[in-house]
Amino acid sequence: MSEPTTREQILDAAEELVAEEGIEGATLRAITGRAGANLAAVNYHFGSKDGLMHEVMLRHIHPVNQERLRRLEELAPGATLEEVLDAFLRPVFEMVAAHEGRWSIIHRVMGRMLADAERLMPVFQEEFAPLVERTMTLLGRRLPGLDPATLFYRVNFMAGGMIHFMRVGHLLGAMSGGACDGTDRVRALDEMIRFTAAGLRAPGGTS
Amino acid sequence: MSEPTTREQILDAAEELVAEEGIEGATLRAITGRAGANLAAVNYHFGSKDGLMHEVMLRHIHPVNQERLRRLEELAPGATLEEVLDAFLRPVFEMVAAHEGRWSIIHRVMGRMLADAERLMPVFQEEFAPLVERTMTLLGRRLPGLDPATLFYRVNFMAGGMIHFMRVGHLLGAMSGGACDGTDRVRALDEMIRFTAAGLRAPGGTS
DNA sequence: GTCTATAACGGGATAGAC
DNA sequence: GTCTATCCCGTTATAGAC
Repeated sequence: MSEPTTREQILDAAEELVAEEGIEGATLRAITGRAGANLAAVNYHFGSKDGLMHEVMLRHIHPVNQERLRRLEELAPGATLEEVLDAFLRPVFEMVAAHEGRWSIIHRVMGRMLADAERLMPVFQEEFAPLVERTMTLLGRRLPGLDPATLFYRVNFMAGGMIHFMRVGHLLGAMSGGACDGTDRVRALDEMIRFTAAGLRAPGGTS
Repeated sequence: MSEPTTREQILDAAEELVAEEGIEGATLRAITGRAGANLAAVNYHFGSKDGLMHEVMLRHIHPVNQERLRRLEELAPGATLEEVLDAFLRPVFEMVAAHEGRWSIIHRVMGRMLADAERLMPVFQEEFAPLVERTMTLLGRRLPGLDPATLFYRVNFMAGGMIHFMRVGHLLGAMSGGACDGTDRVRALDEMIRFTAAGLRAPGGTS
């Protein structure tokens, strides 16, 4: 076991402080203080506070995406459309359910990331592109004759629905006046698979 | 015509600077400088920079939501599900198409707003709740027997898909390797209505 | 109540010496 | 890689003019 590097100590301290105080409360001075590093070290290693938060987020998102890819690869050739969607969606819901504290980090940081589009493409390329491509292929096989562009739109709508639910799902109870329980992740996953599967199966515009 | 108030001048200057430089570039010192107002006036009138950006956003979102409500009210009783979705979605797409610069303001500020949930509920209540309630009613009539909670989930998925598309739609071309043109708003609206209508028509979990 | 003027504080970012 | 010094930013507080 080698000594933890300054970079790693900063990442650990940042994660703890974000969990404890939120992103705003996790100041660079507090993070570097806890990590025993110099204030400027954050800029040296991560470019900016946003860059640091970006890395903190990836440390959590990466294993989830690995699990999603693993489940997609393990699907039987005859798996249904719903089973593909389950493999794509369930690991996210499970992670949220199992690590509520952790998730609050991710959705806070992800909110920041989505807020500026320039930062989005690199993350998409390095972290989501293989997952999306594999999902597109598996879905396309189960939707013969569907225009690939149409499928891409629809996968985007699906992803948007999921991301938005992860962000505001906990407010659904208040928004619906109690008609809907956003914290019931089992129900939500079931609803999302049903809704999305039907949307994906809609006939294409020219077919 | 009365003189523009300091409050209005600050709003106008903020909007211009956000469009020119982005939110980060639009510093309070630059905004108040252009508006001919004092730095502390922002805090006096809007509470904070976030409060100011919030107002800037509402000035653009409000008329769009009014138009959506107007179209929903003007629908014939026999209007189809697709026509309801069109009334709900099209004004957003039209606004984006007509005022690309303006939209960049909205999506920048909205990204910030969605990033922290505490600020979301008041905005939802004052600006979106009537629209969502009216839409829910009109959709529910065309989906007899569907559990209201299920409908609420589905409307949330639809809204998420739309919001996400508005944010990252312009990157769809790059993300899809050219298979999909995210700037073709006409196509996108058509795709979204088709996808969402099919998802909404999916049978409920218990029916 | 509306607004200006000014100062102070903690925050992120950066340049340059080491 | 590390550290210091410095800069501009948002925020807050104060006093006072209109």
